[in-house]
Amino acid sequence: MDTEKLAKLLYPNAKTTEYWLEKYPKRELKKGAEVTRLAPSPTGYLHTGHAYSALINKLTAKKSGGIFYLRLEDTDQKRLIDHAGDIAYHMLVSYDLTPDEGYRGDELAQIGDYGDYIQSKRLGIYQSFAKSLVEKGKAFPCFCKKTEGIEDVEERRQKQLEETGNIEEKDPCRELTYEQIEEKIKNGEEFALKLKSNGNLDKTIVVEDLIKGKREIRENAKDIVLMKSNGIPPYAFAHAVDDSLMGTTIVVRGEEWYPSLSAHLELFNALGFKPPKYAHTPVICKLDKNGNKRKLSKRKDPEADVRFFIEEGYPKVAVIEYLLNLLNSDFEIWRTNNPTLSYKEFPFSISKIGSNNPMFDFIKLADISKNYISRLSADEVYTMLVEWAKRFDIDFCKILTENSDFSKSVLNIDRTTPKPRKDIAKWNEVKNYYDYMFYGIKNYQLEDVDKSKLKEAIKAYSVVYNENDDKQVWFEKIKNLANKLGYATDNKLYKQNPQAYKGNVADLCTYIRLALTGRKNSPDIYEIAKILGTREVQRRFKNIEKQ
RNA sequence: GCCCCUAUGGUCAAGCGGUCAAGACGUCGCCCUCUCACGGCGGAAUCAAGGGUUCGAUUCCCUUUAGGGGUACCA
Repeated sequence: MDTEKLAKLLYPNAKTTEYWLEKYPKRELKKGAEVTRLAPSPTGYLHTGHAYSALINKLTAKKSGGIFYLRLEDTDQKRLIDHAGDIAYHMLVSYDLTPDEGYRGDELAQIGDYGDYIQSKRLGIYQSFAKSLVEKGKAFPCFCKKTEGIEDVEERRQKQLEETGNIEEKDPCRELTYEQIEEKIKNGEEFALKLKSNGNLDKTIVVEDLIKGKREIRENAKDIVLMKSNGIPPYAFAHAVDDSLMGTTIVVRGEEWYPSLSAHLELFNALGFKPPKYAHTPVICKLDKNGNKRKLSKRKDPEADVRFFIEEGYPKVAVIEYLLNLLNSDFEIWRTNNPTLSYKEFPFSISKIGSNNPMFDFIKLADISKNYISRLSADEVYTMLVEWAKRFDIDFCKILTENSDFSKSVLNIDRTTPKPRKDIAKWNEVKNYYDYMFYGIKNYQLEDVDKSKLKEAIKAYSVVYNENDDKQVWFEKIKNLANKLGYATDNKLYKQNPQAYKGNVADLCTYIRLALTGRKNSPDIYEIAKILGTREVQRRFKNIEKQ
């Protein structure tokens, strides 16, 4: 068959590939610089897995002095959602994973010389390369309808699968003559363009995956679709064309793509492009109700959407560090040794990524987050907290900002010590944790508390309390009071003979804490009392009488 | 069905032919302590099963099992 003639028939208006190759010359980058990309399909949110990939991409690009760009893969018309690309971009920004190039939340705001970075805007490019493949005899039109007649693709494939158990597929439309094709085109029939695979399932090729290492995989033998009948390419073709033209050097993608790697490689080959390096990453999973591991799912798992972490108030760095910990497990050792450095300084490496699908662990996340927050200053905590509250808890935000000095001093309790407390893992816990500072005491945790002892102790203590006492004096007074009321001031003595006392100083402190906070658990009560001020302290002491 | 990937404690995991099988989270105990926490110390807990190869297998090979993924004109 005259393939050039066929190409003209199929794509009469397509530009030459040379045109595009000239328009998008090879990137001039220093040696070793890697170009990476995140290429989500805009479905209205950013998957936690995307953040995970974005982190790999960004760190890899940064480390090598390269570029990380964002491309929108909006080739599935059925799944298009308005402004989904904006959301994806802004989520990346909010996690400090901002791309250097590409789509930036708005069609007009793209930067970079290799655009358009939205696939639906690149149809002309795909046509040119599709045409070139037809010219080279490496692609053919297929007129089969997915939904009708004996040529029903699915049906045929199903049958073939049952009969031969093989995925090899020499498409019948390969045999169409030029005349037949011309006829169908004249009749206005739509066609899909397919790859004329010359692969052999019995042969293998060796590939080197950056994570999986050297592997032998079977050749592709499927005549995969290059252009859908609506004129839009599916993933594989868009991937091959775009990543070649845009100069991607490393493609980071989920492991679910690994089985189609041989098809993609054949495509690059047919196109005459050198394929990029690949890194097929593990997929973040979780344990479902039946005890089975499964991929994080948008529908079932709120944590599949990175917005979840923002709403809950996990600091973005904590989330990133958790992900980083999943990626390179030596990160946490590095973190303990370098408590003050940014995670960006960590010697990240793709090759250190394990190949197991990790299970998402909220407890570990909380631990990382608590540690992170404990390292922050009160001002930093205040700023982040307010930023969160502004969006998710307006009332609390008002209280915080109207009393900013007070708020900061509350947040500063036990923070400047060498071993700061680790009570807070996410911002939505703060209000509840410090409610007695911001809202007064709603109810007292008085189970297992001897109320008469409590009242006696507080009554006596209210007399001696003086807010001007320094901490030494403050505690001396408590000890004196303990002696006076019959509480032990020596823990060892108390333990030896508990019956001899009403309790020990610890109990006395618990009473004071209860009076001040309503709780048995709180940060340093000396500080709390100071911040509250004498009037409020005395008021709270008085309030105990009523309990 | 067929193909691919994976398999170390409850979780994340080091390990890459000879280790008393790191470390972290969680858990338990003790200590410190004005409670809780923080911190310190210690304990329990892992090589999926069965075959090979080898002087020697957690490590290499095979089988089984389990889990994940793919098998779309979805990505």
